[in-house]
Amino acid sequence: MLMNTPRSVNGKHSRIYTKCTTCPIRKMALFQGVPFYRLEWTQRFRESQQNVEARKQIYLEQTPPTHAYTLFSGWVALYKTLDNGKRQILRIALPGDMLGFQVAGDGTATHSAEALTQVKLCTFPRSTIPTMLREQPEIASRLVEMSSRDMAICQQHLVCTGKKDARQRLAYLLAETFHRVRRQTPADYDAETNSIFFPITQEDLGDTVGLTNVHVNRTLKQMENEGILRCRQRRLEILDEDRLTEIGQFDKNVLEIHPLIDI
Amino acid sequence: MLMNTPRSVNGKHSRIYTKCTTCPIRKMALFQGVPFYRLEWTQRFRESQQNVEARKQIYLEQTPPTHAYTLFSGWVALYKTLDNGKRQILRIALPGDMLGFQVAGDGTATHSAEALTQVKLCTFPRSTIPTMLREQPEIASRLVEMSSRDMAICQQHLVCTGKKDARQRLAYLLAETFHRVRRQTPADYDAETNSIFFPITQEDLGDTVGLTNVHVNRTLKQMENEGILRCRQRRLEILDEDRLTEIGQFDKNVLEIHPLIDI
DNA sequence: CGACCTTTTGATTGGCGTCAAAATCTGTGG
DNA sequence: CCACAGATTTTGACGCCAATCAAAAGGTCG
Repeated sequence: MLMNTPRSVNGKHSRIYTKCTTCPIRKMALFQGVPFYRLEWTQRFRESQQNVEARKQIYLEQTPPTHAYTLFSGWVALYKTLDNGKRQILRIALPGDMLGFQVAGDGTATHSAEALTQVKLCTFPRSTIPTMLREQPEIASRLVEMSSRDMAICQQHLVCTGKKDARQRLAYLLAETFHRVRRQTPADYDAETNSIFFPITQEDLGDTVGLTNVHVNRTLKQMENEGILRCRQRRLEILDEDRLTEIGQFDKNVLEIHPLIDI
Repeated sequence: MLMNTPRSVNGKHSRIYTKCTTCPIRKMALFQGVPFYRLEWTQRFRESQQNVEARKQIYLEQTPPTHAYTLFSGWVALYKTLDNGKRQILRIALPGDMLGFQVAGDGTATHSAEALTQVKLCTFPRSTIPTMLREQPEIASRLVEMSSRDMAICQQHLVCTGKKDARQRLAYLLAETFHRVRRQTPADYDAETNSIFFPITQEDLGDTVGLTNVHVNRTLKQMENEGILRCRQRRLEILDEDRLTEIGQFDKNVLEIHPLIDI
């Protein structure tokens, strides 16, 4: 179920972030951006809570996932690996997000999931999903709503990698992530310095927006020199949010969930 | 509702494909790849059927769509426009696909839709969606299933633009589109020559995979010279399907719908 | 302290974009 | 039915953004 396999791309990822995040239980109570009812329903079917260490795999593409998850605390990267060993991160899951729902036609996972930090997951068997949907129609609607939001994120990233240059892509990703963290895990946001907990390497950033770690570094440095942001030591500080939003053409509205039904 | 606005990027699109496709009514009866029940349920709420000429807009991003659609015949491009005037095609909708379900938090469309050919749409008011979901729980499940498939397509394209070179991206897109057409509109597939009706310009291909039309042309030419495919005059002929599949790392399994529930 | 990541910087290369123009195709109007 | 206008495809020359290769510097954990 829970893999201890290190990331298959290369063997450089064994670090554990021990002093990572605050107490996940307390953080649960702090979810302000994410309406609590969206998390609540998953718990009635949940099997157990599970801890995963940083840089461990939660599930792997090509294998049938037996469980689905709600992320309670920590960051998770959902990614696909290519033949040439490169990987593309599809989505960075934050607390409150769901994972493990999506499978291919043959029931295997379409992507892998790796814990970027120490992580707490709410686990429930995939076999209970049909029951949940049958017994609680609202659950289906919420599932549709949330997957619609995830779809919107995916599409925005497609636009980024397809049509934007390095600077714009990173600006977008940082603005988006900043916004999501501020909403979903306010404990990780410091209003004083307008900064967030940001436990992601520049290589991971590159794997998200389709750049190499080298070019990510150069581009970040440039924006730092321009006084737009500061990104070091697991913290992202936004000094000029308007500028960042403009460069990345970030629109927080597309991340909002529209009540009732989308596709 | 139905815009006659030409595509806003440039004014070069006014062509109408009069001799396009076969009779849409007959094609409906030929849907073999798309289980008929997936189309059937939409009809009980449908308002009317609607024809749209090639290169006309069906709905525009930033405006609230009043209707959702099922595509009966023809091809539709769903795309987003950037500030600099470039556009990214998010998805090429084929007969049997749904459009107009996805909206942002404020109820406006997150993307625009343009008819690539003459198109027939099944129209129904978005206001009926909640009713449909309430009265028929299976509809919600199917909606989830189909949007999951669309999500998978979007993710594959993200991987393409993020991590693959021009040759691989195009190989993937062509393999995917070929597969979808053969399944969903068998009337447009000619087993004799292993070719499909392919009413999309090289510029549109570029807007889909994140390349310029010039580079699309060069790359296609190269693959033609290698005897992998032939792409001209609104027809795509695959001469070496194995090779194309391998280059693009195309996996038809991810396009399959998994019954019950995905994300 | 020492091993291993991660970040940072430099030099070089190459894939793809840009600009431009010719060739070909397609639908329309005379 | 032909001719023209506009769109699309094709080809060439050139430039640049980002990849690649390489290595040093800085962080972090055992």
